[in-house]
This record gives sequence, C-alpha cells and structure tokens, in this order.
Amino acid sequence: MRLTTWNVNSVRLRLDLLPALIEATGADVLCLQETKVVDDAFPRAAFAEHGFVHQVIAGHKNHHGVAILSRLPIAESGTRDWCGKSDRRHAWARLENGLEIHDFYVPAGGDIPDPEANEKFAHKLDFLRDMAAWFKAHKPRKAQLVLAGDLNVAPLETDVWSHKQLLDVVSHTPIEVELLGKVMGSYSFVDAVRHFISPEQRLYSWWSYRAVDWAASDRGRRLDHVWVAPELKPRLKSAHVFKPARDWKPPSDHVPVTVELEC
DNA sequence: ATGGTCGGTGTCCGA
Repeated sequence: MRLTTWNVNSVRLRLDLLPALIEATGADVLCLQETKVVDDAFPRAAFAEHGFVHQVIAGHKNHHGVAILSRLPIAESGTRDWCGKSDRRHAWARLENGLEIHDFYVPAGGDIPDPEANEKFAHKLDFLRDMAAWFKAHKPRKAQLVLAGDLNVAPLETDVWSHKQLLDVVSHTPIEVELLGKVMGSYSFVDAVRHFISPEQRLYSWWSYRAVDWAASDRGRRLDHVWVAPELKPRLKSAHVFKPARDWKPPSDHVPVTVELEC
C-alpha cells in the first residue's frame, strides 16, 4: 500500500496534475492539505474517476482544508477541531485493512517567532501541544496509526538549506522542533521517510514560490512528513520525495511524499 | 538587505 501526502495549495488548480501524481507515486491513499475549497465544491468525481472513491473531505472557505482520498475501503472516518478553531486542519480514516490514517495541516505560524508578539506563532505552538496531548491519550484497539501531512516544521539540520540561518525562522526554531519531537514521542512515531533516507542527507519537500529559480537556489525545507506507529516499522517498504513535481505546471510549492507499507 | 510569488467568492490576507 502506498500513501502519499501532498500540500496542493488549491486542489482545484491541481486537478490536471492528478494523472501525473498517480503515475509518479502509485498512491493508494492520498492525504491532501490546503485544498482551499468548501466541501460542496470539492472535486469528488475527478478523484473517483481515478479509483479514489473513498473520501473524507474537510474543507474551509478561503484557506486550509484537508482531504483523504482512498482506493481502499474506509471503515470509519472523521474530522476534528484543534485549539477551539474549526479551520479544518485534520481528517482521519480507519481503513478496513486496519490502518488508521491521520492527515494534518499544522498552522504555518506567521513570520515572527515569538508567541507574545505573534498570535499565529502562539496558535502553532498550541496546536502542536494539543496534538501531543491527544495522541498520548489516543488508544485505538489496534495500534496501526499513520500520521501524514504538512506539519510546517523542518526538524533536522538537514531538513533545511541552512540550519544556522533558519534557527530564528518560523518552521525551524528550537521551540517548534522541540514540540514536534513531543508530538512524535506521544505515540513513539517513527519518521518513515528518514527510515529510508539518511538524516545526514539533505532532504526538502517545499521550495518558496518567491525564488527566481527554485532549483538553482535550492533553499528548501522538509515540512511534509509521514510517520508510522512503531508496530508498523517492520512493514515499511520504501519512501520517496517527488522533487520533479515542483516543476509541474502549475506547481504547488510543496511536492508529494510517498511511503510504501506492506499490507 | 528584506525582496521575491502564489491562491482565493481576492483589490487584502495567508502562505
């Protein structure tokens, strides 16, 4: 089974890329973020035509929004509010094969890395604290959790183009990295991508739109993640970050990340 | 040094 997470930055604008996405990733389950569409207008049929007939949609009027699209049957699904806001940053689906997939879009956090001066950054930190507390309390019958999404934190030094220059840039500050570590520790999650790609190797999943030439400057960050419960670690088969997708037309600023699990 | 570019029931705001 292959699971792909992708921040699409408007699902409707990326619809023509669906065949390329499927060709590149071989995905059976798609976890999308920043769908930027209300539920009534979500392009359900376009995904169904490609076999993704099992769908969990959590849309928002202007921004945010997540969706899980699956070729595999879903037994139970839902969405959840975090930090008392209904901004549609989480959807989950328990597949009939036993995997429980959680799709997250963590708040970006604004520009100033100070929770006193920047309420968006405070919201981001609270969101991460909420996640850690919730997964700590979350005890499913079978521990087959997969957490995927745009977590908006690049935790490792090799997850950013310059560790030193990004230490006070939102997405790579010590407090965010610490809190993301607490989310990971709350369920003893395994970073499924770094399981296959050495932490010594630089790896990014996002490049800003603002660069004149994103590939030449290569100032990327690894913001998109797939984690699995420790029980699933023996079933991990491969992980890929599809960098060429950054040149798809029209591109998202994020690229798809795929993890393959034996099922 | 502090821009630069996307996307959306938009002419600002979030990323």
